Amino acid sequence: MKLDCCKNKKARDELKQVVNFLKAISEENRLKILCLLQKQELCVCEIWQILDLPQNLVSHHLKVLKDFGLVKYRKEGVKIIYSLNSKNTKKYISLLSHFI
Amino acid sequence: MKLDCCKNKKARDELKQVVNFLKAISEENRLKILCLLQKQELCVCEIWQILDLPQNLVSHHLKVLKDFGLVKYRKEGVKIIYSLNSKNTKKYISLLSHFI
DNA sequence: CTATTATATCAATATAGATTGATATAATGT
DNA sequence: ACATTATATCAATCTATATTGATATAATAG
Repeated sequence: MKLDCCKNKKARDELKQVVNFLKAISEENRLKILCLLQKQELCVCEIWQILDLPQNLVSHHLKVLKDFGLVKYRKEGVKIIYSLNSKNTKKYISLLSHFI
Repeated sequence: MKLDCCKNKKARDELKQVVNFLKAISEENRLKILCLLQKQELCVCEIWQILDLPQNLVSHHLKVLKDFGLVKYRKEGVKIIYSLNSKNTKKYISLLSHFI
């Protein structure tokens, strides 16, 4: 299925969605986080220790990923365990492949 | 094949490549250009007229895509005809899918 | 209740990247 | 040679976003 990316409204909206998805993942630290979570779920303090980044920075990047539905999380005591929302990442990759 | 994105050097380099690819395509106008070129080759003046953008802006975005090997071009008189380099786009999409 | 650990949020700053305006280059037609 | 058309480049500005530092919240242990 090829999309008429410029003329029809539905395709234009989808293109914008894809752009936002791409903006969310086109950042080195965020892509690393997603890559880590692909293999295992992790709490925030594990992520920032592995990536050697400030805690608040990782927290911020996780928020971006979370707001976009690319990661899920659950509480476990004080810890927040993050995991990949692979259903959504697959959805966006598939949508992307219609455009390029 | 799953990549160890943070520890091994080859995977880290590939992740950076993927990030640069994503930065190149995560811009609305550039993604539109790629989408247009998916269907047909076009000269610059056709692209800026279709997208209703200033000529120099389109030229600039094409340069980004060109530098990254995502589009090819050939001369035809005064006109420069651009087309999609689908070999490379496929390569990067495939590489991306290893990371997320 | 207090201290500690884990996480999130906010404001300030720094940086990257998109857009604009002006100008340069190059091919073609008269 | 001159005018026109198509494209590219450059510097300036504007805008979005990453990063940092300080602080808030929330759970748990003592």
